[in-house]
Amino acid sequence: MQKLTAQRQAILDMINRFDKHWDADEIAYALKEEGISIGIATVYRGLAALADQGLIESIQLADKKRYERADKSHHDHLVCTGCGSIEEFCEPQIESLQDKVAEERGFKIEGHQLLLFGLCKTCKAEES
Amino acid sequence: MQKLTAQRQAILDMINRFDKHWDADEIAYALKEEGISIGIATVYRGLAALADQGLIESIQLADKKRYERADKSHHDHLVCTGCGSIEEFCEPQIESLQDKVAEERGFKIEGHQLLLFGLCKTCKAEES
DNA sequence: ATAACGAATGATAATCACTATCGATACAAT
DNA sequence: ATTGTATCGATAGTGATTATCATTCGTTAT
Repeated sequence: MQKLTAQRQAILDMINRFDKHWDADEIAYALKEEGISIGIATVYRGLAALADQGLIESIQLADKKRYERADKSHHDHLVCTGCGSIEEFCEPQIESLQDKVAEERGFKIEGHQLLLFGLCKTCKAEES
Repeated sequence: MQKLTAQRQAILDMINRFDKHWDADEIAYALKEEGISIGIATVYRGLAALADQGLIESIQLADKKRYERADKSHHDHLVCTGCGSIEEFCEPQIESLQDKVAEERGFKIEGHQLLLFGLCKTCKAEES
């Protein structure tokens, strides 16, 4: 049984306080800035436990896992290959098409991940 | 300028011969089985070069990159969390919805990846 | 209270996929 | 033949994540 310890509470608070996509190092650094020092292994375990309990959400990028608040409706992500920023979008029609595809094949969906890669508005404008 | 060397040709042949999703180690092992021994770094570089030239395609899973034939129409993937098998599907409507979302936000799409995780037909049946 | 048990912590070693380095080699153009 | 560019292969390095393990925390049973 998973416990919501002081360390995990601190991680959760940090993620809930800012609307961004955190990796483990960023969490550890941000906590240290506030005088809360947590071992990096504990940060990894804490993030996994919190995601397990549905208190935060995760997206798996190619190089690392990032975590965000869970108190939002489901959404997918636009990842800018220029500046690394991550935007969110919600498109229920895509979800229902996914369900349709899965059903046609007898596949039981447990989860999905849709990433759109490209240039965000700002980076697109900066292109010559 | 990229060259299609003997090593890269061997990798390409192997991928074209079987309809599956290969990782670098699998390629190296399969080639060794046929008496063709290639350094693992060369396999990684070869796969990257071939994908770069559009001769093969890649999908990025959480843990590793996998490569497949490129002589098929565009498709996305169903990844079975039970047996690790990978199915493919094609849903043009999802693609056009993605384009719509991107356009609405001034985002210039360079690529995308849609993974559906869950249980394939076989693994679903095996569940009690 | 306190003993006992399960879970978490934190420092650090280990793992794993992948990339960088570098001397050697292949091949094409001069 | 010489020069140049790209590749090769062995191996060291990288970076994110996980495993190990002795210690500590919290809770429950005595």
